[in-house]
Amino acid sequence: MSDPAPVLSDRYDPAAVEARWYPHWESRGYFSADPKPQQKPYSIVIPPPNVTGSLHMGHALNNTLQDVLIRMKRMDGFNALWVPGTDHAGIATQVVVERQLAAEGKTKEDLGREAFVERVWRWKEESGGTIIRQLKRLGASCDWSRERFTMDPGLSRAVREVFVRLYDDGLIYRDDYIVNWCPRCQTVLSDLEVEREDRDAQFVYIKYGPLTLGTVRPETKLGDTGIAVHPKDRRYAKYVGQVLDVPSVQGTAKIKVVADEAVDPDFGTGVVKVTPGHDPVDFEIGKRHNLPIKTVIGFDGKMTAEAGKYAGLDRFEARRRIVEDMQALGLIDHIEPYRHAVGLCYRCKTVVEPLVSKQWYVNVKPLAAEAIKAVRQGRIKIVPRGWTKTYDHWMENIRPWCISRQLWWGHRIPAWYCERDGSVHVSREDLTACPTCGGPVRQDTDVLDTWFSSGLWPFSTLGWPDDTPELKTFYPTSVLVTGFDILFFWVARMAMLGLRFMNDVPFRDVYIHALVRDAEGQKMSKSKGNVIDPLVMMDKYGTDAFRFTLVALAAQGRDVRLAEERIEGYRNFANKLWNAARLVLSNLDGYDARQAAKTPAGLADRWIVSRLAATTTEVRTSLRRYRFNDAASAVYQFVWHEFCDWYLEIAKVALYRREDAAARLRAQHTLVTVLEATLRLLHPFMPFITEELWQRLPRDKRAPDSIMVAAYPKASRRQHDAEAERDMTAVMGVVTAIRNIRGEMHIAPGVTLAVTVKPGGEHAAALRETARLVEFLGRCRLTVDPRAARPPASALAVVGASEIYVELAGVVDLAAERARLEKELKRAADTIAFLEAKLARPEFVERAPADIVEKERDRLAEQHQLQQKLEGSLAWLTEASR
RNA sequence: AGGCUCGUAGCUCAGUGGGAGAGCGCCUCUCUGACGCAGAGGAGGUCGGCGGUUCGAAACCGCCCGAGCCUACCA
Repeated sequence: MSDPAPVLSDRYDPAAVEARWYPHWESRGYFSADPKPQQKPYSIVIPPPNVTGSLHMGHALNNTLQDVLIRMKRMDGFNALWVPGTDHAGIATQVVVERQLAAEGKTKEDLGREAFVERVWRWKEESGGTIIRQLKRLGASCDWSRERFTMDPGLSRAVREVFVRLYDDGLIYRDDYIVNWCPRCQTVLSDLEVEREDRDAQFVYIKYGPLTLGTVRPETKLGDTGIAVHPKDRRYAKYVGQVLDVPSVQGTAKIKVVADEAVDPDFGTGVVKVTPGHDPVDFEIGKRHNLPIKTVIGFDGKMTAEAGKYAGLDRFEARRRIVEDMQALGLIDHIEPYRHAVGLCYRCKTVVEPLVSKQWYVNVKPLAAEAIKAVRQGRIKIVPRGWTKTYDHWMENIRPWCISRQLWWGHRIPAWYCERDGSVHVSREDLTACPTCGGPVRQDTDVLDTWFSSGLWPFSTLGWPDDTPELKTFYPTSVLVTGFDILFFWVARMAMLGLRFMNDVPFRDVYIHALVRDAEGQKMSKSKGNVIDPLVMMDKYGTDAFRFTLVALAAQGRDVRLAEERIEGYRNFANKLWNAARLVLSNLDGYDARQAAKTPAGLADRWIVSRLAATTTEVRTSLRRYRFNDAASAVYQFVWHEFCDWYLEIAKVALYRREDAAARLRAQHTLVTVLEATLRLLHPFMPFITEELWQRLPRDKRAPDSIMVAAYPKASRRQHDAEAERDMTAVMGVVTAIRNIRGEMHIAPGVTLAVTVKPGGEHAAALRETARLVEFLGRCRLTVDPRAARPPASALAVVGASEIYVELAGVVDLAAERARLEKELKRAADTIAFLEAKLARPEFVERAPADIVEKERDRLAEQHQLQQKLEGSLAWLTEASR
């Protein structure tokens, strides 16, 4: 065991504590889990962060929630495995290294492919540890001995295996198709990688021979190979099938008119130019009508030789020039301002150019069908439920997945082309010669979409394609915790590929959490300058406070709005816990656990034990339902407002009065046992401070070496004590009433009041037992007497059936008491009026459930009683002040 | 265009059919022997609007207003 600091300071200092415990846990091997058939497994795979990235708020939230779950389950006796790792993040990483090269005045082509890839690996080695260190800083209890990287040899083997099998099954194919091309990144993008943004543009109405049509992309006019109208559009029916002579900037072109359902007759003029080479819709129309493809914009975003005199011009410059030229020729009817969605590269925000090229695709339709079924049958449970709809909708409308990328960093596509006979060979092993003719081969130059490898993550990290004990034990994983932004990119792909290759779902639950935003609800981004750096927050307020904040704000279906004041609030909470423990620890002299256990438990002891049991149940239930914020607030409420506000204050009475040794022992015992269990309950949320304090508490010799491997609290029925809860509620009510009178009457806290309680029925015993407590907590001398008469010049409070008289003679003027009573009386009268009106309506009495009606009647009776007592008091006061 | 989510105390948010809640902030008091990163007390809300279902609606349904997100080939 590491040595805790010798003395507890009066403020919790997170830095020293955090530095101490993580290495301890790690060196003891508490994070690692091995397949053990006799123990129930619980497993999570981490959503792998970008290997060269650093921790942001999204990671912090995501990993805190996972750590809460895995720590709780580990303590609860499960064989808990959390597999960590990182993702090679194709484009993102390549772009970073390209930028580094640019700073040196070089390009990746200068280096050549091999040297460039080597350079990326070097950068990965250099910066790859950052995010891992940061996760450790956060307290993440991952099994680091199982850390994986998507380009590890084992995972790369899984990638090839999947590729080959899908290819053999005819689900991977190569096709000429129109794709999203980023002219800056020089690669194709999947549909998901294209972002939409509304932009202002010109809607140019061009004369096409006898027709006029509108377009936002006049530069693609040079690639037009058709004109389309709706088949039912009477206005243009006569042109369908004709070949029109269309005068244009490059002389007159012959263009065929076709009829196609894709045309909306109500939009613009109802006539559309068809450019199959540069528009996805036009591409489909072209296919249906056998229109030729004419490519006038190249992969570099510049006009091609096909564009004649515009060749070499940037596509946007060409647009301006062509409009000018057409205007000069009188070919433009008019121009309207227009706002429409433009496709942008998700990485560099360059306007995506639709282009026709040959790419690799996965036909995911049949895989999606299985993935839909798995959710529908409940084999995968999505939490919160609402996301199921989004998942279904996307899966049902899924399109072929373009998986080739024109990058150098990633898994190279395992396909070889024979230079002699042109045959294509997909292979698990690298090929050096054509398997059919023995001729020379060259490998496809493209790499795979990064999500192709991360889609295998839940089983590739556990050793697939080998049949490992890890897979047998930990697959399917128990839960996947992730943000909704990668539901399609990642979750959906894992579901499809897991079902295909493991014949089982990759995870039983998917918990989808929200995005972290700033206090104004804005998405955090560097350009807005509103990012809150998790590392700065951890330094400033402590990791535990930071984690607790994230958990407390993680309500289902809500964005997490993070304001620094919240973290500060939970920093105070950590400090509160620290000081509570300080109080307990500094009053343990003479404590003997075995002796103490024999002393009788008082009302307050039974009460706090009962409350702890209720809190334990609530935390467990909330975590099971992924209601993280409910779990956090239950434990917060208990620690601060029950344990600290009440029990600690009560315990002081016994602690400081040494003459009653048994009472003191009992208080010590309750303090130690309740605090100890509370620390365990809190540990998954606040791992560091709980360990530090737990280590200092006296405990059994057989107890484990660390709180993180101690048992998670379970509430037993024995601990639940309804009677104690009821009686303590009455006692606390009396104390609060006395304090309330003191506050409202502005009586100095130092003044000891004379108080008489006339207890109502069942509270008499409890109030007598706790009389000394009430005196201490209410700063008063207390008389409990069922036949008490009201003392002269006293204030009255009513708690349930009990009456409380606070003597005011010489302490306060009676007018203030009259004002206070009148306020109370009005409140009672309002409630009575409301309840009487409710009970007066026959519909309510007849149709509402009997117990509800009963409850309202009881309430009314209670209020009537209160009213009577208050009125009596007021009359008495008037009499007394004469 | 379609879909989804959200409008509750000054701020951030819990609360899915029976007495309007929490944290922070605010006001008053307290230099009490765990903690001023504290303690005690208090003020503050026609639950976005309108209509409907119901004995009963912050909650369920419809419409409207406002904020946001996702999906989409209206050139």
